[in-house]
Amino acid sequence: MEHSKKTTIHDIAERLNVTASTVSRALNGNPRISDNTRKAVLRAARELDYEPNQIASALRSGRTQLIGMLVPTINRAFFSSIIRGVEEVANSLDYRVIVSQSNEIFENEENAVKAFLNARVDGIIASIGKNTEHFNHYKQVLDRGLPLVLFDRTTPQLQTGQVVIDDYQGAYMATAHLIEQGCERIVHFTSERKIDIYKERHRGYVNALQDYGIEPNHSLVFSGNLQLEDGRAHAKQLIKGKVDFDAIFSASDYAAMGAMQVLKKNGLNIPDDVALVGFLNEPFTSFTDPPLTSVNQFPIEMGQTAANLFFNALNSGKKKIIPKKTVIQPELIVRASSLRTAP
Amino acid sequence: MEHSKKTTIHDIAERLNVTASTVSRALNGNPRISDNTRKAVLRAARELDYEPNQIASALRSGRTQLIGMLVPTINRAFFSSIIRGVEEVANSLDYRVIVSQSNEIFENEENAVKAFLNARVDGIIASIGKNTEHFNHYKQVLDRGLPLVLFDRTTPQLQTGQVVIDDYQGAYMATAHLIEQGCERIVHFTSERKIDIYKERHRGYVNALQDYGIEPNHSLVFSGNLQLEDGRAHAKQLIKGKVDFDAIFSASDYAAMGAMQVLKKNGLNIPDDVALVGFLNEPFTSFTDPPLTSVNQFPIEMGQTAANLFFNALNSGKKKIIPKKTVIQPELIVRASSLRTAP
DNA sequence: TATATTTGTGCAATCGATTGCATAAATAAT
DNA sequence: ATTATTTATGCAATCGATTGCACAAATATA
Repeated sequence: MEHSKKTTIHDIAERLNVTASTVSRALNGNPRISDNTRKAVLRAARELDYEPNQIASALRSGRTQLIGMLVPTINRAFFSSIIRGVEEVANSLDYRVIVSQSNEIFENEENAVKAFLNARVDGIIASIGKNTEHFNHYKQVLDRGLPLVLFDRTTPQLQTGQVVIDDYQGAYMATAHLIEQGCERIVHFTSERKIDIYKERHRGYVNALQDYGIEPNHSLVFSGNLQLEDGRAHAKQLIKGKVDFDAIFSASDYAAMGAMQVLKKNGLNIPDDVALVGFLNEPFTSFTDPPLTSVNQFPIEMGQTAANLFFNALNSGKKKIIPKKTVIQPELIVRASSLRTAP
Repeated sequence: MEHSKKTTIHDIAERLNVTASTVSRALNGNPRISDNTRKAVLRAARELDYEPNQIASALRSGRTQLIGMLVPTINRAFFSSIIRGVEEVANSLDYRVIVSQSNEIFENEENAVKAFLNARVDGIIASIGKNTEHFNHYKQVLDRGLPLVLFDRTTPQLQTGQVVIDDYQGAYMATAHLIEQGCERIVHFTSERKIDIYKERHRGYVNALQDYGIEPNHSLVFSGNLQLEDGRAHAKQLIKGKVDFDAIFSASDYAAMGAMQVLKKNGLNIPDDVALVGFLNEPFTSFTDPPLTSVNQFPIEMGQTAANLFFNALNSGKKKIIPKKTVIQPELIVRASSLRTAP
């Protein structure tokens, strides 16, 4: 069975003996159209099962109602939650989200941005790859006058909207919490990556120690990739080296988890022998034994915020607005891994 | 600083003293174009920084290079991994993926499909919402001759490509594994939902028992929503009711996790007192204590398979092909929660 | 050499909606 | 009763690429 051709504004126009212009205007709520015509158009549209062709509209108007969204990895809880947040806001405003991932590979990132531009998206929301050091592809976006919002992984090299969390504050809260639980020799797991976030977390850790009158000890800071295996390795080193420590603040939940495994295996009690705090509030943190204290970054809210920034920029039109940087305050979620029963 | 207007095929045509048709054909690799012209066009395109306008192309050709992808929840590991799989295949073929979520709400599902059609996607890959009982929105997709591929949550009411995992087989393997570990009184957590998957898992559980000569016991089957709290509730009931059982096969990792928490709190050893197997291989399963045995559904591969089915359908053009149903074989990932040290 | 075929381009319509400008009709102002 | 202003609609170009058909030139065939 052949499916009948789609109805266009011309079909509606013909039926009502008006022109396509009138139909277009009526459908778009142009005030120059009389009430009668508008009603007639709307009725005819319904009767003929009219569905606007957004492609045609996009070609003429230059607006596709599409947002290009670029993340390093789609299937990581943090990023998929951000996508979710963006999608919610975008959909409510009748925008769609095209999702691509870079897998932390610079070339993929460039290609994705180029593909977005070819698809004529109305703008881009992106998180920069770990290894990205050049930003020409993003500059092209800005040069075309398209809104660009960066989240989580950003760079001062681009004058554009940004959404980040206060890594410093999150780390500070985590460290302060450990100190208040009575810990004094607090190990920190960090990374040497060029991204600011780890530097900030380290800074928060150091400052909290100082504010509480504890001298930061360089030998308690371990640098690695912050994966599960790194955490395990650090923990083994701590034990083998008979290091005197009573807590770990890890810049990543995975590394914290690795440490937890090794510490438990070595008969250490968590939190009483070693209190543990991670970062990112990965979904698994509530299922470990004991559940892992962590820092919530509110990824869904982050996505919503990024989308709102995006639409602000979009609606501000050509007039250059000062790019806004929104800093989200993280929350320390205290679970059993750091909650000592008695001081 | 104003940004210069984008170059079009007309600009290239003008510079080379040919027509836009020729340029278009040269760029699209049409064999009717001479080698010289083609090279000249490609060089000019590069020099002028030409980027094709996919919108214009889409309007004329009817192909947008867009896939609409609908999932119940973007930020769940299973679904985000499937999105990832689809994205990988699609991107390699120069297609983009628009992602929407239904949040299991029928109206959202309808709207998302309608939005996809308005955006003139070339086809749709979707997972049906839990509460969906009518499929007219999907039938419209098929009526327009667009490829539609359903994954995980499907329905026999639609004659179209489908990708599912063999839930029966997964459940059978899980149950058989428990029996081989010496378990004889195996509890099953299931759901009354209308979706087939839980029925299939239950069937696999029953058949495995029978094949090993164990009489299925109705009183060992618990039905609920399969969330963490449900698992906890079931476990409490088991203990309070002094039910005699030595294993649990849960149709969901979350419920298994809930049970694990309660059982451990009651001093039961896992796996020696109670062996545990979940389903879905959620990321957290390797971080529980003990790590939770589960059934891997290969979500990334599932996404890739769905995308491949999609492109097969797309390339088959108008000629109706028999809709293909692909069944992915799951894998039992044995972890400590079900691995008894000695028989 | 005359005819048939192939090769390479051009012409012009088309996809469907939007929009600046023009204009007729209706209403208001003088 | 005139002129000025609104109101409602039409006209036609446009967005940028694609594509069926036509056709001249080049090459092959008889």
